[in-house]
Amino acid sequence: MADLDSVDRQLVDLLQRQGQTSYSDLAKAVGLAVSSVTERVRKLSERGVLLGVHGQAAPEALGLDLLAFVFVSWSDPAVADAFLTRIGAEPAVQEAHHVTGQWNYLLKVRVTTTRMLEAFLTNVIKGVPGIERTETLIVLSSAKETTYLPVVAPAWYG
Amino acid sequence: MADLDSVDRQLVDLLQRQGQTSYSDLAKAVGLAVSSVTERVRKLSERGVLLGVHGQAAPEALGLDLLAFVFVSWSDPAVADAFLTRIGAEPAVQEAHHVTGQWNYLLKVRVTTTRMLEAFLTNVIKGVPGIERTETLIVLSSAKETTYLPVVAPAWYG
DNA sequence: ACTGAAATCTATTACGG
DNA sequence: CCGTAATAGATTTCAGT
Repeated sequence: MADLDSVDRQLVDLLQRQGQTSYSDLAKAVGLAVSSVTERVRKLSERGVLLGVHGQAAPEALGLDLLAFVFVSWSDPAVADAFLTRIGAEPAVQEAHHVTGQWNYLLKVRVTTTRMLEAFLTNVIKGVPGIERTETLIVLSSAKETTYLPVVAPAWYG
Repeated sequence: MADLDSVDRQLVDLLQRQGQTSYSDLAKAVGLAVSSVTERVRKLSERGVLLGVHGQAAPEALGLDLLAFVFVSWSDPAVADAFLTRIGAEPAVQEAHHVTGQWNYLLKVRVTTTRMLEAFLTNVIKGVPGIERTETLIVLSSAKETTYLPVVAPAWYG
């Protein structure tokens, strides 16, 4: 964990919210000169605190109306490599997490329709030899979906 | 679903990967004039295809070393409102999805430690009257984690 | 580390074609 | 959709504090 002072945290906060905020706006917000802010942001990137800036697109605008979480399991440990290579190359898979519990992996998957979800499960997941079980949860609605990371501790955690 | 031609899709693709790509670079990439690209990007924002641009921060750099998925259930339908208001205000909760299956909601939660996760479950989740059950899956590692949305159909989906 | 100012580059707007 | 031009604003660099 990098140690970040309060100015650094403010910058990370602001840039997470508005990735294209100008250096002059950042400077005003944190009360430093533009050149100081430039160097801090550069160092935050260098240190790996800031990883990049990304445009956010609307899934529905791209026809991606179906979000699903897919649990996947196998028993042969050799399956892991092939599985990760396969899903790593698959843009429909946004996330793949190794999780505790009865399943090996949890995937976050975006597709257009249930028909495409079926094709994903058949052609991609079951296309990996050794995959034994899957369980799919369909997302009916997303009340919250953000990539923002808190930069300060919450009130409920002393 | 907005209908996007191939240039629009290219722009959405590029901006998702590199949110601060200059208009002149975008213009080179898609083979149009800068002024054309400017207007296309403006329209994509207007139409709600592009929703914004966000800096991406490294969770570990902010001390957020623990990622968890928390399933939550209640039986009284009146609980939903209070629950969503509470977790909407909570930066530790990155996502909240209404899902099919035996649970009402699936949360994606980022905290620093197991102690903080315990505080979250005790003070935030169980602090909402009517919440009956929770189940927490700890993420051991994330093989993939992206917000990129595919702009073209995959090979396995004809 | 932060400052301020100069030089360079980029975004934006508007126009005629 | 193109190309240009003009303005304003942003980025980068650097000598100085």
